[in-house]
Amino acid sequence: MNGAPDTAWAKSPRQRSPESEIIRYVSRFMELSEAEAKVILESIHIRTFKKGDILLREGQVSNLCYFNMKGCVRQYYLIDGEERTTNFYTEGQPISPNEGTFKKKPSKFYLSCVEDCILSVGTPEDELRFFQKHPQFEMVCRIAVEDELGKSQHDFAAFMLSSPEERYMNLLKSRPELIERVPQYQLASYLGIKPESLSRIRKRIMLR
Amino acid sequence: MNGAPDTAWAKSPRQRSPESEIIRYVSRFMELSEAEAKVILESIHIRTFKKGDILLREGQVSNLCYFNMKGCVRQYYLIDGEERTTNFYTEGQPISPNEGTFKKKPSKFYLSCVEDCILSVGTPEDELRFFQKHPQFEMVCRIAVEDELGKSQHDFAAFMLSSPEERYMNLLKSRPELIERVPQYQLASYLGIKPESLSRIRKRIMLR
DNA sequence: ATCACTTCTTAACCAAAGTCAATGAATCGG
DNA sequence: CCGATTCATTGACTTTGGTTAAGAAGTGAT
Repeated sequence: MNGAPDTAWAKSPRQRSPESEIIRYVSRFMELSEAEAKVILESIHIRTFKKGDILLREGQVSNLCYFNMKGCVRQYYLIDGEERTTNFYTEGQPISPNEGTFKKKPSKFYLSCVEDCILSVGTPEDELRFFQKHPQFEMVCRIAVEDELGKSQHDFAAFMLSSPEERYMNLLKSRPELIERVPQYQLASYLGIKPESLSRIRKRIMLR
Repeated sequence: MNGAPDTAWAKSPRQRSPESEIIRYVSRFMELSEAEAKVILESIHIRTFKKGDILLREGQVSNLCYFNMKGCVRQYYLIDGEERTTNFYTEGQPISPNEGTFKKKPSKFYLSCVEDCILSVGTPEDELRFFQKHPQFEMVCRIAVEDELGKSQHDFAAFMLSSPEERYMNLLKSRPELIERVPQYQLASYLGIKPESLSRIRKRIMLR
């Protein structure tokens, strides 16, 4: 990891600097001046986590917001003693521990680190202070959330509309690195099937 | 429909006045004064649609935003000539024709009215003007979108984590009126199954 | 190097949804 | 009121994933 800020946008996610991820993200929604980039990086709180660390447990009430700068965070539900994975958050993805209720409710799911992670962590107070000081970001944030909402709806539709085998093929296309980074039994549950079935699907595909 | 504004919050969705839906919605996120409620109702554009009207077609680029004040709108994809339903929007639900890309792209899905509808329709320009004139709503809107995002993620997880039969039971609990309002072959596709399978599931349930 | 543990694969059997086809039931237009 | 069309149900058969159980391959610790 070199010391100079990394602006080499062409690099793969694993090679980019953690800081550049958040700047890249905001830049998708607005022209960002050097000064503004600096403001953002000075405002965020960065924390590191170890593989296996749990960010959020079932039943816990949290109003934190995360942004993944490096590593991989898994979201899962514990149902009849079985972990059912519903999402993987990798570099450049925001993570919200809130499941839709405006009033904070106890979480129904877990968030845990699949790898060592570097995350930016924000409280509602951080957020409020930041928007009051830099009101131009309030709209950007709204638009970013709208974008996340659209993505979530897209992913939902893609899941509904495809078979487990198609879902595996789609994942292979859209996030090939994920398949390397994550154990297969977690992938299986993310695809909505059992590990045995994923094995069979992989075999079926190989034979063609 | 009586002339006076309807504030009877205990009424069922089908009985409430269309206007009250949007006020109810905003009130979930902030204390709303009489004056503010008036401002909102004066700012929105209301349009009526007939059963079968199509709000959005595949391939069409739209940047409109809808809010359902009365009726039922169905979202579906056309795959191999088959309509695959991914959502039903009823009274009190916002509808965004944008599938996650910040830059507007041609839609992959359709939006069509299952019933006669009364919708509020907003353009980005409407929105911008409204927020400039009434900046206190910018944050409310962001929070509302965050809430929608959470809901979408919740629904996604609920779908992933349950079998078709469980999904039908959940729907029966969470939106029983929908089952009356919508033809079964559309419900089936919304549950991710074929109409024949929904028939069998209903039969299975009856026999217990 | 060995043992324990986790992960992945394979196989046999079961349950549930898909497919195809036929028949009722309900709805709509004339 | 009738015929046409659409929608819902049922049955026979296929396909796919779940279940259970076993073993192989990889990983880590002592």
